Amino acid sequence: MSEVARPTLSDALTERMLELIHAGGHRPGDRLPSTRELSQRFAVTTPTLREALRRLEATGAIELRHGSGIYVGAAIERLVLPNPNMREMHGAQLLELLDARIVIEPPLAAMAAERGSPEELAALKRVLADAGDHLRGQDAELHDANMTFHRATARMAGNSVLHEVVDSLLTIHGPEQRQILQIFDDRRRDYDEHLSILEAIEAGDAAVAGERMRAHLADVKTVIEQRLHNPPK
Amino acid sequence: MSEVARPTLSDALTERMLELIHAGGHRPGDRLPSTRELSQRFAVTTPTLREALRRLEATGAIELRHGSGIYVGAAIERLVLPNPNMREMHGAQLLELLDARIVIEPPLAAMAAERGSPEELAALKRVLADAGDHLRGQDAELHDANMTFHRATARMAGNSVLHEVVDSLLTIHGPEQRQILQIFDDRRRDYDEHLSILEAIEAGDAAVAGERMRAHLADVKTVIEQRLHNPPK
DNA sequence: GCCGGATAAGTGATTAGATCACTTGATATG
DNA sequence: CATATCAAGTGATCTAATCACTTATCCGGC
Repeated sequence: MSEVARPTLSDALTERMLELIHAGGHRPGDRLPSTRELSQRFAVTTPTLREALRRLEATGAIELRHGSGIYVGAAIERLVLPNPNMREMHGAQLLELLDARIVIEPPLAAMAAERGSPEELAALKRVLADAGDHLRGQDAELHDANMTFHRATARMAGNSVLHEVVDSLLTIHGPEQRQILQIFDDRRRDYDEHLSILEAIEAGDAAVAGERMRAHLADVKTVIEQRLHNPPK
Repeated sequence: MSEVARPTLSDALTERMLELIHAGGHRPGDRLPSTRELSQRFAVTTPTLREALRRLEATGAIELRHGSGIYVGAAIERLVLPNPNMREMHGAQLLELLDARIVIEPPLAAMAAERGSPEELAALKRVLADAGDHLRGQDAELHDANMTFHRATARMAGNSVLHEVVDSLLTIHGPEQRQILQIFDDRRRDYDEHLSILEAIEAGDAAVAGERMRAHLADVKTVIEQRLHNPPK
């Protein structure tokens, strides 16, 4: 039941394409081989190759220009292979991501405390209550619930641009951080810290809400840093 | 030269799929019609349809399960249509964008002052010198040069995630804000303020650099606010 | 009656080669 | 010298069939 779906040919192709880009030392803007050559090199047909290309395009790894060629995209820098050896790189990028969140989310928590409507506050409470129900449940569900708290806080701040930014950070980088966070992170502590943030927001204390959010993310970062250098088990 | 690439069939398909999901009131986990039915309904062939599906899969909008079906993904909640009518950015949205930049960019300027390398500093100076050359040139060129200063500062901060965020804010929302900023903004003052930010970064004074960036963006916002309520001309 | 393995229908995954549409740089033209 | 034309290269799409996987059903054995 918990079997992971067998990787499909297109899955493997996507990885091999990333390998090709990285191993080839290609930088954003570089032009890659044509679809015809790629399909020959990987011994697949054009439509199959194109499925992999479209996925890479959707993540910003490459860019397809009709009549011109396939070019390396700007996002290639942070796309890594789900290769076990790459875990260190994952870790480093995860720390960068956390730094980014430490810059953005605390002000959002403060804004939420100032401007949040009663409805949004109620929604935030519901999210946290839901997370509480999963405290001893499946890891994945609790992790999702915890992430939802951050999204809800961002929404509550009332700036759609920043909300979108946070949302994309949690989503696009989600799969990568998930596997690390799920292993290392202390979800019980997360829950408690989320609760204290909620209290500050409910009290309308912007300064405290912002500081607690900052401390919370700093906590997560510290744990990850320590565990990366000193793996458990 | 500034022509936007004509939307490809697959582009349109991706949007029509999103429309289908939204209009159908589908929720995450719902099952969608089969590939055969979808390709018939949209009057495209299987490979073409699958390219669109792979893109949606990459963004988390849908999930493809071999032998089972196509299911709505959790990310569908935040995916909206790039409605052409929405392209027009209103003043209010521009102000929201500026608020977002006020949250993100000052810390980046501070980080740049702390961690920036001599090479990056030199690059920043070059950007500003280039902007100086255009001070009495074409509006568009000067505006671009000024925007480049913000990008370069973000890069100098050394966090690729945040750099990308700023880059996308300036790019994605670029065309819309451009027409407003070009009309209202005082580019000479922009240049001077950029110069003072550069000085703080060069001096390695993080606090001052951050504060000057904040003040700079606040200035821009104030001007826009006033002009929006009291249009010139 | 109930449980577990064969089974068949439904569905996604992939194949093959050809043709259309677009970009770009070379060439020809004024 | 500049502009217009063109051809080669490249991505986009089509066509129709076959393979691989999932799921629910059904049937036989217990």
